[in-house]
Amino acid sequence: MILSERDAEHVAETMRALASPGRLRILARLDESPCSVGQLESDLGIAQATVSNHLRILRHLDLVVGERGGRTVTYRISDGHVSELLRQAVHHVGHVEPQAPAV
Amino acid sequence: MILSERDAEHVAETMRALASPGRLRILARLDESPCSVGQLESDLGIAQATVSNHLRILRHLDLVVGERGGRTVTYRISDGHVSELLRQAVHHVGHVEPQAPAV
DNA sequence: TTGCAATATTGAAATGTTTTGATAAGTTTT
DNA sequence: AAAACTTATCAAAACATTTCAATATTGCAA
Repeated sequence: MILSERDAEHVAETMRALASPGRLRILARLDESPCSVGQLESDLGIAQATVSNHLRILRHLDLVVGERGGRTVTYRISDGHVSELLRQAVHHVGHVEPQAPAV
Repeated sequence: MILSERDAEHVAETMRALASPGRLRILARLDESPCSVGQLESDLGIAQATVSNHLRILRHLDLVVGERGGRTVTYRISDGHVSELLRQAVHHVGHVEPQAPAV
């Protein structure tokens, strides 16, 4: 597979979204179940503005989608493909306690 | 999947290696076939120091391995798992001309 | 050992990212 | 319409990355 400079930049842009601990944690949390910005804030202990900025980046790359319902906005992973990529990224590093540890 | 701050940092570190156009192009080139630093320099049109620095980062994350033979060092992708990850990253972005276009 | 070739490291400028307080904007309730 | 709540945007400080010229190191050859 040959990768032009232009294509490489495109791929790198998406990979950059996975290159931040905060965003990875947001994606992992959303992969469990969709939730609001406030929920992410309290679940992950990240400041609201930070969560919102991360979500903007993820949104622009179509990694998550948000839907407003009343005052809150519920975010979710945009499709199974993203879950796959996340799962493989985590799995690649390994030693990350994939499931429950053996009793 | 719950991701601790510590684990997330670990995964992000590896993803950061894929978040650079230069490194992606190096990985894609090496995925075709192993080659020397100089070969990468001329194939990709990236300065020697830059290639070498990228390789150091990839090496430290065990994404590539280099073996010295005489004056040159031949680098290659460390294992199939890395190829997988690369392939999926590129594929995720799509529209990147996965194979030969239909005649 | 002198010289030449290939790779690694260093240092520094340019650029990009992350984080959060402050504040704006959109929604519901009263 | 005002107050209360939730999310988005802005601005700026702190920090990290990228790139490459210059230089050091390593290996081979003469």
